[in-house]
Amino acid sequence: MGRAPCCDKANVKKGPWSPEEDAKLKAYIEQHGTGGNWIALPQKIGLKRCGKSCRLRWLNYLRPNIKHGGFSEEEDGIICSLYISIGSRWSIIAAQLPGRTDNDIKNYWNTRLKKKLLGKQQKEQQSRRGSSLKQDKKSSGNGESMVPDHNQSPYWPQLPVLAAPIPYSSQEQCIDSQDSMRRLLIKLGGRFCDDDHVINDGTTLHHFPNDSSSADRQLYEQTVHMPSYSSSPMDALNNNIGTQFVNSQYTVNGANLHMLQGQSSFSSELQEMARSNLQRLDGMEFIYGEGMVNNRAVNSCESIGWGDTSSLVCPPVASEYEGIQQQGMLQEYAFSELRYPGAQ
DNA sequence: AAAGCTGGCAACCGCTCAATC
DNA sequence: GGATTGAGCGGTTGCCAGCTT
Repeated sequence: MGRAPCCDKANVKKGPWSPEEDAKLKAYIEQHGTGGNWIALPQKIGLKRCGKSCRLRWLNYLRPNIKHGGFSEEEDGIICSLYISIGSRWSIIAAQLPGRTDNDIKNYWNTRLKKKLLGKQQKEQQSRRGSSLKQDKKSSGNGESMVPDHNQSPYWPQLPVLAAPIPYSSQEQCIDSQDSMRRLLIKLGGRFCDDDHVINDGTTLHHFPNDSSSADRQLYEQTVHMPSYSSSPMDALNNNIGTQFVNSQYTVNGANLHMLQGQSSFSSELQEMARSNLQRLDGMEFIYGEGMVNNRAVNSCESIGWGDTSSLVCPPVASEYEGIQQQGMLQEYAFSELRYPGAQ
C-alpha cells in the first residue's frame, strides 16, 4: 500500500546549493536522466537533498538552455498578455518563453514588471489629469467647475477600471456586492469614490443630482456605460477581448461605485485580469453570484478549481493550453499589441 | 565608514491532483 | 474505493548585494 516515504526530513540539507552538489546533480541527470523518480534521485547520487529540492534545482537552474534575467520587451508583452488572460499560472506562461522558468517569470513579475506597469499607468494618469484640468479651466470659464470638489480628491482619478458588465439577477445581489467590490478595488491597489451619482468618462465629469430621475440615469447608463452582451459575458469577452473594455465605462447600479472609462491601458488590463481571475480574487464573488458563465449558471458558493475553468477564460490559452498553437500565440500577440502598441 | 533600507533572486512550504498500492 | 505517495505548481520567505542616509 502506498509508496516509500519521500525523504528523511531530518537528514536533508537545506539552503543554497554548492557547486559540488550542482555538478553531481547535473552530471547524473545528463547521463542517466531523472529516471522518473525525483525522490530516489538524491540517494542514488549521494546528495543529502530532498527530491523536490533536486527537481527544483534542475528545472530552475541546471537545466540546459536556461536564460536568466534580461527579459526583452517582447517577453514582457507575452508575460503581461498571458497574466491578464490566465492569471498567475506561471508554468503555463513559462512554457511560452523558451529558456525561462516559472520561478524566474514569477520573480520578474513580482519584482519588476508589475511595478513597471503600475509606474506606466501612474504616468499616464498624471498626464491625463493635467490635460483634463486644463480643459476644465477652459470650459468652465467663470472658474466654477461643474465638478464637485470631492472629485478632485486624490481618491477619484486613480480608480482602476473594473468591468462589471455582467448583468445582475437581482438588485439585492448588486447592493450586497458593495463590500466585495471595495475589497477588490483595494486589492487591486485602486481607490474608489463613495459619492453617489458621479460618473467620469475620462474627459468630462458628469454629476447626477440626487433628484435626477432614475429614467434619466438609466438612459445615460444604457447609452454610455453598459455594454450589452448578446449571449454571455464571456462570449463577449472572448469576442471583443482587448477592445471593448477600453471604450467602456460602467456604473454598478445601486452600488455607489463607479468604474471609470479606460484611463489607461493598464486599467483595462486590470479589468481583464479581474475578469479572468474572478474565482481566485477575494472579493470577486459578487461578479458571478448566480450569474451566467458561458450560458450556464454558476453557484456562488461553488468552489471552482482552475481545472474546471477552462471555459471561463480565453480558450486558446486556458482550455487547450497543451498545444498552444500558432493561432493562440497570434491572438496573444494581437492582444498584446492592443495594449502595448509598438512594444514588439 | 557604518547602519539601515530596498530590491532581486533562490529556495522552501504547502497545497492539489494524479498515480499507485 | 480508500489510503498513501509523488509530481507539479503557486505563494511566501530568507538571504544577499547594492544603495541611501
